[in-house]
Amino acid sequence: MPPRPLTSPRKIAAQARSRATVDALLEATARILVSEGFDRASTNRIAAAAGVSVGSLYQYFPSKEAVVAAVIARHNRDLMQVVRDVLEEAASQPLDEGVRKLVAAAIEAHRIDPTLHRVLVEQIPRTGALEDVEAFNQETFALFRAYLERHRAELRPVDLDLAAFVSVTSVEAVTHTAVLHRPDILSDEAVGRLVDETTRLVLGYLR
Amino acid sequence: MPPRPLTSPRKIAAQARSRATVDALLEATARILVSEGFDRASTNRIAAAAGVSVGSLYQYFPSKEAVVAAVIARHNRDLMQVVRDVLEEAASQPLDEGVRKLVAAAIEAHRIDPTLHRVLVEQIPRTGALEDVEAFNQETFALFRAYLERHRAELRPVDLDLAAFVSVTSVEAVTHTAVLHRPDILSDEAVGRLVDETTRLVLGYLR
DNA sequence: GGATAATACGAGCGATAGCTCGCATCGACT
DNA sequence: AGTCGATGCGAGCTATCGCTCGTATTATCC
Repeated sequence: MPPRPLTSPRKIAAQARSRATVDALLEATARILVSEGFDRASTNRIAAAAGVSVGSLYQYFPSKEAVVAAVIARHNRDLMQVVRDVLEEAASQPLDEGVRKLVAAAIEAHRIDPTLHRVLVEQIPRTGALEDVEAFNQETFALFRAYLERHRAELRPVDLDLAAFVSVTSVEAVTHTAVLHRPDILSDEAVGRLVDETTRLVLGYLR
Repeated sequence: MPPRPLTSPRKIAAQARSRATVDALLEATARILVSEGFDRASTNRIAAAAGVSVGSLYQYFPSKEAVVAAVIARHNRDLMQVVRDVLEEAASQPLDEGVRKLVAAAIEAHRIDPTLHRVLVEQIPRTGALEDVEAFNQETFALFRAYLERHRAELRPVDLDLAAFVSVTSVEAVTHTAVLHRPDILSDEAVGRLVDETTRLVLGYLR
């Protein structure tokens, strides 16, 4: 197999018809990844599920990995938007309220499409999407660091970089793990306690 | 392909010769996973790298997944041993010292073979090893919960289950992420600060 | 040394994967 | 209506994969 491991689209969809094709492909890919798993998600199957031929798939994506990478990118965009919105809203609020909002948002973001999220997380390493995801993390990290900077007066003296790393990583992990492995914690009554605890974790650490 | 997704070994190695074969296979699998990745780690390649024939591989493992699962299991045993040792040692020590030891141990455990660790973590979902890993997490969780129970007097009133979940998940994530994505934080001078911060995170939360 | 069980071998089978390419159809513009 | 690029099609090529099985080699025991 000659080296063509590109991840970027082969061409951009110009007309409405082709945009619909690409959308159908991404939609179908997400569906199949969830219902069949990565290994059974062959390009032929994806194309068939999208009501499209393999040939068309390869008009817009240079490889199977590229298709999955596109799905991941779209999902990431959705998640990131949630984070950005909340951080903007929280920017002017005091530390305890802001952190609480953030924690709640993290859970909310993970709830967008948990099953897809799980599959995507598992398959990220196989696709060229690792850098994308890393960039996503970097942005979250930077946004939260900026938030901390703005509220420095309310913190104990800290290394902002390290504090942001520890905070973001912890919140991400707790919410992520809860959503993926502990649905019991996320029942409508229990989720409040999880938010309380995670907020306390971060606040107790920061001040 | 008829359904035979077993993960347990096909037969146990009786003679020294065959035990050597199995060892060579596991060793080679680890090497290839690290250097080539899961997709290029075909059974033929693994066998060749082990200086053994595919036929021999299938004498001891019913499938490729089973080989990888065995590598994961071995790695998990190593990690778990570290955790158990430290928790035993920490059991009788006060909270702040005990937690600190645990955090240090978590970093130490992740350092056993980071590159292999990373690949294995990435490939766990594809193998039948998910339950094994879940069991591993459950044990860590239970051990730490027991530790908390023993030191309940030093804690604020907490739901032990929830507190153990939040603590273990956070420490795991911070150390894991640091080892895999932030080698800068783990330089010999910086690692102390990471331990300090993570310890503070957990202690501030627990009391 | 001969018999038997354990272990090792590796050519090759069947299946499926990713992907190409020559051709058909559609749609925007004149 | 006619042109031509954009889009869509899908049979089928090549590569590789996981895995089997008949055979060869080695160890063990009498």
